[in-house]
Amino acid sequence: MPKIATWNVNSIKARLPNVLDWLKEAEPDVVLLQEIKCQDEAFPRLEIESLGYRCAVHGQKSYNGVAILSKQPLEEVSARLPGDEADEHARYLEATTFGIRVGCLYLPNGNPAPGAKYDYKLAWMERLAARAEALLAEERPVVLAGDYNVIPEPEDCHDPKAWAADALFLPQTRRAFRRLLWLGYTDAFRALHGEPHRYSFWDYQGGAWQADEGIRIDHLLLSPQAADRLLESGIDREVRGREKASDHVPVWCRLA
DNA sequence: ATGACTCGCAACGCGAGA
Repeated sequence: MPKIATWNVNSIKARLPNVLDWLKEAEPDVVLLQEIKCQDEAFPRLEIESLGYRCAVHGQKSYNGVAILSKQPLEEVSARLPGDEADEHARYLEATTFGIRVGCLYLPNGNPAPGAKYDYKLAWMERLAARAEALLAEERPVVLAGDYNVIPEPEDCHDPKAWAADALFLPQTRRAFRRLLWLGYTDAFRALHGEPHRYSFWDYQGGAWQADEGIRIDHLLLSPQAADRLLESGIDREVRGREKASDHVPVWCRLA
């Protein structure tokens, strides 16, 4: 019954004590990390391996960077999202573990919109949809999880009007996210939790955490073969209140 | 309200994040 989590840590170096504490408490079997913000050789492999995890790392200096941790071997490890050979951002990493194909993704923010950054976001989402569709054809359990930088619905934020013109909430962004759902993927958190205003990110600024003014932008999307096995899901909200917290918290699911 | 974030980098402020 593997527990699979995703967490944008906003620098693995700055977050290492928090990450190690949470790994010990939450005991996830598979962890997808985003924004590690370091090159492969700087990843704190030894500290994480000492807790029983294997690591696959696709790093980049200063920005982006993704990694997959697993208590079982990581096979068929593959970095980069197909569809644009010129894209140098380290935002995508896939591996097979626990018999599940997992994709760890850090979807571009896209602000300001409109503009080149928003165009990049939408193009990236097109590439992700193509990859997601190709994975469905394999008819095996797939978990595509990470920081999607998409607020799927108005109830996934505190004040929809404040987000109306933002790249995370524009109609085109939400349409591109819904396309993944229409392909046949299931939002693991939303499938089991109907309640509004459950967030995975709170800005560092303006007392957003204290006021609970957050957004839900970190998601685990499950292929039908994975969704059939969905037992529980959750958001480890309390992690946000800790010393030197990331602005994102872990989101997780457990599969039978 | 003389306030109001946190990273990495190589600054000795800036860009990026969301």
